[in-house]
Amino acid sequence: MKTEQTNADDTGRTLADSGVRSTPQREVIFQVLLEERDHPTAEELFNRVKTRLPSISLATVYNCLETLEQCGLVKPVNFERESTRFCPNRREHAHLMDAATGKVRDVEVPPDLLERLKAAIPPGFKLDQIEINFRGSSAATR
Amino acid sequence: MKTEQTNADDTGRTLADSGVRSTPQREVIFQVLLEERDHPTAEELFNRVKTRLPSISLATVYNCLETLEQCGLVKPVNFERESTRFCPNRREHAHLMDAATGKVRDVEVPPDLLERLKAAIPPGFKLDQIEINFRGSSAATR
DNA sequence: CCTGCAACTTAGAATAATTCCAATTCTCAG
DNA sequence: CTGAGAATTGGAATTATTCTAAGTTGCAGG
Repeated sequence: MKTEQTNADDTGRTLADSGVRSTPQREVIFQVLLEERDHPTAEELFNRVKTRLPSISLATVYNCLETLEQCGLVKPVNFERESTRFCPNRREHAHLMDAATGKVRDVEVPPDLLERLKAAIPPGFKLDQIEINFRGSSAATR
Repeated sequence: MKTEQTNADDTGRTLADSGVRSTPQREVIFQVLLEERDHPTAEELFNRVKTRLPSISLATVYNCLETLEQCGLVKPVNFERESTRFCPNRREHAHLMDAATGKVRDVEVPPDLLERLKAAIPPGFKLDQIEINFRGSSAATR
């Protein structure tokens, strides 16, 4: 049972299937994103990737992320106006930011709930995307 | 049946109750927000408010919006990294951006759905806030 | 194998939204 | 009235992201 891509070896194929080149930069960025599932920002990703590709530039990180987004491999996550974070989890899910730590984690949402929610949009609209963001505080160290 | 504040005359009281002064700038901004429920950005609001308070500055608009936010009179609405929009609807609700026009509208969500959704956050977290954003295309002029 | 061209990467400049700052101006409690 | 704290203002500063122009890369076709 493997509904989600977690293997970087597949990345090349996925990129090719989307009609874009599979470059070292793109592969490493995606790899790094898969390795630490903590929803890093472009800047954080940049720092992590630099250890493997010392000459990479921040602009490339942004470029590659956009490409990966277009291929459907990566999803941007926005909380308020903070830097965009990036998530390689392709399943439809919500996000929770821990107000205390600022860390973001995935939250699974029951499919039937998602369906009902989608049904809430006014008639005459075709849903393109849904985004669900929670903010919460980890209820005490007690 | 009036569960929602739509009357600017109440603003002064609400502000005072929150321990902040009721200034012309704050009142006009809130008033303008109530008049046109199209989720304007700070800049748009600035332009509208200028017709009534010609000497107002953009910084004041930001300041006042923050104050109104703290009083719970206004909620910020963010889609991706676009400019923050502002919403005077205090009921818990979702937002829908029409991909074609860029316009944002409110979407009511059945309370039981909201409850179930809130129940999805992991144990040990106290929910502070939930944000639900749809993006959709008005399905054709046909 | 070579070549050429389009795709990709890069560094740094540019942009856009928002916040900061320091100097007035207001307001109201005493 | 008056003075102190609160609010407003204009402009500078900040920050995340995008743009630009120049250099590299890699692959399709010869």
